[in-house]
Amino acid sequence: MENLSTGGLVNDTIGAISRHIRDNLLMPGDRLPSEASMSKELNVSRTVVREAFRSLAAMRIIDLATGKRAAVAAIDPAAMSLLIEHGVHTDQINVQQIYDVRRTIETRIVTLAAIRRSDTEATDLLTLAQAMQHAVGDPARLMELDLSFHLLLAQASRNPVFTLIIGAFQGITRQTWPIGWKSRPTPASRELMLATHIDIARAVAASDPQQAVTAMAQHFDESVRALLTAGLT
Amino acid sequence: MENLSTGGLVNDTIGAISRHIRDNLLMPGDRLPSEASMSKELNVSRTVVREAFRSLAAMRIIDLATGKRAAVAAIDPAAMSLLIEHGVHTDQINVQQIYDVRRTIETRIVTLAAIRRSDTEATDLLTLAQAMQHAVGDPARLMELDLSFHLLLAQASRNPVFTLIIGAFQGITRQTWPIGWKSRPTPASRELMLATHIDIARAVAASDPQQAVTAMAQHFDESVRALLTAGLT
DNA sequence: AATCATAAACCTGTCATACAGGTATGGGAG
DNA sequence: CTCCCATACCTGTATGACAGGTTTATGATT
Repeated sequence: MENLSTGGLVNDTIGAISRHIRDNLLMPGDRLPSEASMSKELNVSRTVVREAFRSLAAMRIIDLATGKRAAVAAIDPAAMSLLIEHGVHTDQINVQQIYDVRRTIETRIVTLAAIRRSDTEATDLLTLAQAMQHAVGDPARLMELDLSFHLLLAQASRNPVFTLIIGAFQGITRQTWPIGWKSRPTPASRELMLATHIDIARAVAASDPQQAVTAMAQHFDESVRALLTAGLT
Repeated sequence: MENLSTGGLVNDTIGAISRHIRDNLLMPGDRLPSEASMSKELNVSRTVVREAFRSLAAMRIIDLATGKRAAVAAIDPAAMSLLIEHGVHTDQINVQQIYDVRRTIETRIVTLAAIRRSDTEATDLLTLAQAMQHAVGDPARLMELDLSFHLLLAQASRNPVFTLIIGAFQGITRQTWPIGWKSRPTPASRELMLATHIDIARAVAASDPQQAVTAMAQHFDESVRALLTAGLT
């Protein structure tokens, strides 16, 4: 009787769980019924409920943990990050296209950040940019600082969708960043890269959106040039 | 001590499958080993392999079908769409924030589309914009035409990441579009909304990026005004 | 009465097995 | 050489079992 949906009990169950979250206005952290009770309520086997839970967990819509009941999850770019990586590895997306999107988005982000950033964010951005200068001999650490810098900038924009998208690009960036770094072999070229981060942080700290946009544009001009030098398609 | 991975056989198996796709350079449409053979090769039960497959299918990294073997999937916004819907329903994202992201992205999209669109795309966009005028009495159809218009525009940008993101917003847009439509009760306000689409299509057809950006800006000014009128937070 | 340890109840993770039904493949009939 | 069908293969779902991890209730101790 209840077999009116698309195809497959698992998909129906995914829908039932999603509806349960919406209808009960569950918020992140709230817990869901156990597998057994869902199984009984929906008249499907625990196998089906488990596969439905796993599917939602893969999209980071719920969190699973052994022994505990499933919980509604906070927004998390991990799922989208895997999607992007898959697109790149299967030649459906190339790195230049990602940089075009990043440039578009981060130009907006930096404008909003310059307007909305908290004082803490302003100083943290500067601290990160300075830490990058000290980490010039440790590429792995430098990369993580770079990623943190851009993520913090996104958070300062006060728009979680920007944060989500920037976070989604970090997985593939971890795989391509070293290539860009190698194509900046001279101290001068590396200094330039580090200086642009300082400029961005200063402009945001000064609440100067226009200067921030200019600095961000220079950052992307420099980055894309480095990637092209490396022949990264 | 031998549990050096993240946690759980399923996650390990997801990793193994992803690696298999990458290492063998599988492209969309290529098929994966059967559940049974994977189960044997990785020394885990079929249950675990199935849950791993389901997880990847939830992210639209692979396609599943009964009887057939799993296949590598083409990029698809469905997973990201559910993620966004979840964020909105759990009050982690609001509709205005999505509109800010859309405006940022679609401004860039329309610039690229004006430069890169094929002739077919140019005429299809115009056809869609005109069909919208004829569908003014049928909101459901009008909405679908609107969504198709923006998706086609994204495709014309020749950057699949833009297409992915725009596609990801369509799920939640289907739920909020009627609210915006109701806040345009007068024929004049509705005409304005339809006219902006014509303007965008014409500018893209004319390969005039600046005019296209202007028209898109008007479109978003008008849309956001409509949403604010409706009190959509 | 409040606290804390501990046992019981509950829950998830994984495995093995079984069977229904969809898909593909090879071999025989024409 | 083509077409059809039996058969082997594969996925979808159900059931039962057991090993751990977590929560709750119990009961002893302070």
